[in-house]
Amino acid sequence: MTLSRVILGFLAVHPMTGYDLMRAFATSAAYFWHADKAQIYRTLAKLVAEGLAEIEIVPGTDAPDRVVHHITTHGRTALRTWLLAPPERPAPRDPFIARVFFAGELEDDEIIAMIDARTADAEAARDALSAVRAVTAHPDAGADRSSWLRSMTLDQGLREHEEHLRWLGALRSGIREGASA
Amino acid sequence: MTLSRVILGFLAVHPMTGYDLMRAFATSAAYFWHADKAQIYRTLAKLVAEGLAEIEIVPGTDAPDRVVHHITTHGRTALRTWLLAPPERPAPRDPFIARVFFAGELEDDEIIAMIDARTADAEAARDALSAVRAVTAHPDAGADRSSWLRSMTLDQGLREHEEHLRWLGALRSGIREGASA
DNA sequence: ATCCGCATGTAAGTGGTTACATGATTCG
DNA sequence: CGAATCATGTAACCACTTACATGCGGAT
Repeated sequence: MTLSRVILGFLAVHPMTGYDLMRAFATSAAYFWHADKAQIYRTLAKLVAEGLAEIEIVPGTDAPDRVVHHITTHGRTALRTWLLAPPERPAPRDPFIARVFFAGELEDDEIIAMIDARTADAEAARDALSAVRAVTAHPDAGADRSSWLRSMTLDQGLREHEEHLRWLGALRSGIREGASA
Repeated sequence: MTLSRVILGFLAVHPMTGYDLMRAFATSAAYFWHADKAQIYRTLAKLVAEGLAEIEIVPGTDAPDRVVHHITTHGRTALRTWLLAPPERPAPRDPFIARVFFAGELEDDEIIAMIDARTADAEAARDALSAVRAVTAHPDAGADRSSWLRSMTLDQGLREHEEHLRWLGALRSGIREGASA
């Protein structure tokens, strides 16, 4: 459901091919939604079948044909309905936290290694977001609301990573102190 | 994969029935992993088929029979292997953030309503965790590491909710200020 | 009597991942 | 000449959700 609406959201801005959407998910949407290309093509076909999008074949002169998808009026209505629907929080599912929960039997250095790997991971993710943040404009809510909202979603990802890193730090010191005590 | 290992983690502490696991997921595991009962029964059957768990039928005297699952030696090895495996971060998928990303066309009060609903949701989740935190002991890392680790995972959930609420506050004021400007 | 908790599962459907498959163009 | 990018998709599989199905015992 959400995937189809996110795709409609992108199509509402620009008509796009499956490939264009792949790039959109790999860049602008990467920090709040992930989608595989098999899923994207499957979902585009479904949107067309439901009348929420229409295709236009743009013949490639010296490249393969592009199947450009346009949002329909029905599609815009469906998008708005989804935006106003009651929010659902996704069920938490984080394998790392699950590991920590059951890590009691591991040696200290095994747990530390686990924490360090996760820390490197979270730092990389945070740095990737910071880099995007650095190159994009930082508008205020009054001027261009759409881009302000998009920049706020980026902020959310950054804050989440920073908080997670702080927690990982506390976890690591706890193990170190427990070991020395 | 993770679900089967989390189940093994629980079975490593106590032998359990599918129903016991349902309750474990609804309480102690609720803030880091969600599992439906259909999934639990299916996964238990798979663990038995793989030789990682064994069943013992405890006839119910005045209640239905209990199918108690015990972890095997193989099961303990598999659990340890999973604990030491390289961590994978779950792909981000949060419908609410996706909605904010595309919310530019909504009216101010529609966005505010959306934020307020999410805030109520996050506050409820935070309060539920605080309540658990209040009743459980708060051991230090040196004394009982297993329970300290479990309390740290709870902390992580709490911190995440608090940070999210701070961000929702910033988002709300941004909209309000933009509207008045 | 009816609902809640205990206790077990199956069936059908949706959403997501991985691997397979093809072919042109552009850059080093 | 080989690798990367553009561009399209299919097939099979795994994970998760929702609805269906049954039956006992205790409380209101």
